[in-house]
Amino acid sequence: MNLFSDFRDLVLAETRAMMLAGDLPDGLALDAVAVEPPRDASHGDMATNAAMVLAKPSGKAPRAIADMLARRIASDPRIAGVEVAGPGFINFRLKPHVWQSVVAATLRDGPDFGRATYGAGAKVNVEFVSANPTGPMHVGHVRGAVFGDALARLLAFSGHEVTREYYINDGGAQVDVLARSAYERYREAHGQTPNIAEGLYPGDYLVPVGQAMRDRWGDSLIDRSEDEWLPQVREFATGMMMAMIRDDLALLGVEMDVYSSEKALYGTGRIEAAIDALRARGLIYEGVLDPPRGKTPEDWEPRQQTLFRSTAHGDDVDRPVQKSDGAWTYFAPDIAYHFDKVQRGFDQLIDIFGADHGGYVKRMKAAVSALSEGRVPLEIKLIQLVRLWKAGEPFKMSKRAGTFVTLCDVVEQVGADVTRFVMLTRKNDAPLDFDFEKVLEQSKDNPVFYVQYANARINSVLRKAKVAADDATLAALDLSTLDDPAEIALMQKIAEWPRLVEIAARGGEPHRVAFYLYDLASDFHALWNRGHDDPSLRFVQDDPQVTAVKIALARATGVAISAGLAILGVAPVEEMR
RNA sequence: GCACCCGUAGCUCAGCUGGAUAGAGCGCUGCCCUCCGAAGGCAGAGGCCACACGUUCGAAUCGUGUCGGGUGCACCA
Repeated sequence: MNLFSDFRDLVLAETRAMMLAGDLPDGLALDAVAVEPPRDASHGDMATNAAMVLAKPSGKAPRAIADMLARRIASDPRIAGVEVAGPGFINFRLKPHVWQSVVAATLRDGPDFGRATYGAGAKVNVEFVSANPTGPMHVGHVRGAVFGDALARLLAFSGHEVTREYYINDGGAQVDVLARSAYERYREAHGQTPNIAEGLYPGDYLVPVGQAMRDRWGDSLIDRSEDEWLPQVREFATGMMMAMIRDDLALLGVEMDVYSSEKALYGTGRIEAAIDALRARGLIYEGVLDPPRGKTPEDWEPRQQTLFRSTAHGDDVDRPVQKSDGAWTYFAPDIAYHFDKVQRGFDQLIDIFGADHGGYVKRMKAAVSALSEGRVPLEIKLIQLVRLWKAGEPFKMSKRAGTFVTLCDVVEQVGADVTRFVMLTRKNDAPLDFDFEKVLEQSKDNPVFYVQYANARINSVLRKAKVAADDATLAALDLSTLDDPAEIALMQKIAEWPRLVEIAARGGEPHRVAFYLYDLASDFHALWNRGHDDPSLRFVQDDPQVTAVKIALARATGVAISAGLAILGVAPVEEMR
């Protein structure tokens, strides 16, 4: 249930009734009518802007519309009072039983509390991580992985059919470098001195790869020329890297539905087909690009290349799809890959990139726009950098100094749940500070702790209360004694959850869930502390009947917390230690 | 030089399709533990929402420009 949309329905119904009655002209557009919690709680429980947005199209004064609409709304049995304020806001207050019914509904819905259907089964593809298969995932990948996964959960929870997808960049020169690096480790496994030249990957994560190669091939690749071993070693090593990456993702609780390979596009004609599709639309031509203005590279020389007229779809300059020697650029298979996603029938594509790929956004959107003829929207979320800190000091990553932080290191040090929550406490386009010590701090400065602490208190109360009733039984109780302002405030916050899910999902903004949970925990802690001064507000009472009613509210809060944490992919804790 | 992101309290940041007196945490001041976990809570001080024009009944939110910070800018992926 979503109370705000319920009452918006009421406002719309009464507005239509006014049209029928001739109090308003027919056919007014009602899309802009909103019912929201007012900024200032003293204005009431809900507010609507209906009179103001209808004033102009109807040619009537906002206050006049508001007065009439307010009278109609006031007759609804759920409403305790209505007033018109300011330029034409209609504020209304709800009877306590409305909020109490939220508790019951929450308990009945359980983990599905707040689940929405507005996605209407739309097929959405979320592509994220897509780290090069040349080594273990490092901390820079973590935020994108967590964000993508949380976004996928959020979209699924709001009624979309979500596919999580990873694009493996196994087609470029970097996997040749990987193969050469692994080959040196293979020689090392045979007792030879590895020659890890400049430009090769020095990381010792390749040592086991060399050993596995020895187990696989014995010494049959020793002293062979590179073109004899490169293809098979490349495949072997990327396979092992991908296995490692899957393990890393699993540590974070991230599971992909589909892994797509760049290499698999080559030699199948699919890249050619994608480019041909663009050519058929007149978007491919042979030409020479101008040098970038203001900052011409030293070695600039004009080159004849095959170009994509991405400017026809919003890009700043046209982009090469073939190098001057005729080989594909990286962009070409990426076009083919996105073409493939379009052909698989997705209604919407979402790509999650690191902020350093910002320059790639327009051309990718142009390609999808051209290939789908504008039918399939591609949204690209750029993930800003994570700034690492340790005890208040900036923490610089350096491969040479051995302070290179892998995903595995992070999860080992602070745990997957804390990592996930903290990574989601900022919107994707703002940089994020991650302090290895602060995120483990047990204080309200630390949102993870603060939210988990609320859940732990709820569980503590449930243990102490010894109410043996399940949620369905609690939901059926007469909850009318839950009428203290602190209790109402908590119930109101719970009631906001379904609305928040929709807002967060529409904006692709999982961080809103993290902030909501913090606010919810705050209302719970406030009520808890009110119990110091007013024993009647404690959850555990002498009378088991009274206790059961209080417990219903505590449980409902727990349900909401769990639902929110589930979007973030974080497990609620039963007890703090 | 161009493109994208950002600029809100001393610090770190929220702010939903434009709405009423702009919010939270930290820090600062003062209160609350014989009481379900004080690992908390309550109250106070602290703002020309970078700046300037514009759109309108109404702008932190939309548009244009300026300033400041970050990122990326031909055959690398």
